[in-house]
Amino acid sequence: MKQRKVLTSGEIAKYCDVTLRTAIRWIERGHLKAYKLPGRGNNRIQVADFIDFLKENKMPIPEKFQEQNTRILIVDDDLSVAKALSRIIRSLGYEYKIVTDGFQAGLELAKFNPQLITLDLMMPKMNGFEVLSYIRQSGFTATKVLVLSSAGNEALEKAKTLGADAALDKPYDNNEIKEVIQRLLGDGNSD
Amino acid sequence: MKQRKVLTSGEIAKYCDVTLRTAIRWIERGHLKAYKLPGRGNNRIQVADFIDFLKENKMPIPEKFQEQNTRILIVDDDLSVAKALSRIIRSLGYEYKIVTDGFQAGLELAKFNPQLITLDLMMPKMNGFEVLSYIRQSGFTATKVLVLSSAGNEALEKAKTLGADAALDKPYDNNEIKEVIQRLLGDGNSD
DNA sequence: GATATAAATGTCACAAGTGTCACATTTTTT
DNA sequence: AAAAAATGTGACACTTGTGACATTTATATC
Repeated sequence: MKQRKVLTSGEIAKYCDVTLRTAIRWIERGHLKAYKLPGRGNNRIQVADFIDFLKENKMPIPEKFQEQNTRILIVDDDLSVAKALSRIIRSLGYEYKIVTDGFQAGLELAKFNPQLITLDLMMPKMNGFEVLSYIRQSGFTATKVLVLSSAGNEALEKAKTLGADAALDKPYDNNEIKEVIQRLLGDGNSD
Repeated sequence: MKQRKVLTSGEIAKYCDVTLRTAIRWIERGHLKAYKLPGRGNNRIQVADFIDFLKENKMPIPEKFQEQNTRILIVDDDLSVAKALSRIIRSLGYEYKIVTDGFQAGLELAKFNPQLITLDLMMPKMNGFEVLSYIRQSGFTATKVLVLSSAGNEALEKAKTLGADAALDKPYDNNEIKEVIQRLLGDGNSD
């Protein structure tokens, strides 16, 4: 399938179930960003701009433009713990990636662009709290963070104040973590 | 990547997400400057003319043709060392960013997308060798890596085998490092 | 709750730009 | 030198931009 990066005013009209005339008016009035072809000035809209427009107006986003699978990044220096968690995540049908150190975590946060990160607080070579703050400082505000730790309630509370969306004690209950993951990802959709 | 100076009408069509036929019509009508090959008159467009055309019509400019500052990422857990290095880099006119741990390094490698990374091998919470391998494994093949370390020649050699483009002893000579940086960045341009 | 007013959207027709197709020819690659 | 890929061209179908006007929707006012 040919995935184009640019849409015409007519396509916008169809996606929004509106007349061509109306789509053009949106562009004229600056609601929808577009540029004109040199010929007669036919409009072209970049997909990213279209999605911004849809979000701005809380309009439904057509499936074609829905972001891909839900992706979860598992950050844990203990590979066996990470793999156990990955089995749960796979059973929920989400895509995932495991990283075991800070560098990979940062790299994959940007490259893999997950909707959710599970973060172990107690790692020898990486400070979970710092990672948490960086994530929030770096503009990944939409990325949900689920903190997992055996460091006690105080640490979990601190994590929440630093921006964690949820925090669970280790060892965790499988059903409980499933619930939390689905809740966090669900919240992301309904905004 | 091969950076050509001249484009064909078909390439214009792809970049603008338009039919070949349309791109040719733009040329015919004088919107887009081009010249013809002697054969049957196949069109060739100079990149500069294409960019003028895009700007003229306020069309988005493909990333490939964006002029971006040269960016350097400084990875060193010792902020004072990093700042000293940043002064040198600034004097050379490059843009830079300083990170002091692995997580930030990974994040900025992907987000800042630097042409060059200066990497300290000896960091308490981060293994420079591992970072080096990850960079190469992660497909950042075009990113030059300059290793800085006081760990001795053996470590520097090891770094080179792991993919470092250059390695310098600490403390380094200011003029020497300037030379190396410019050499590494120069190589990248001349395809 | 009903009415008045303004703003947005739909409809229609026409002119002009763009897409599609087939084919000959040129460029590029092997 | 031969094969593969890309290009230019013409004819024709389809889409788009525009203006004018009818209709619907939202907001304010009584």
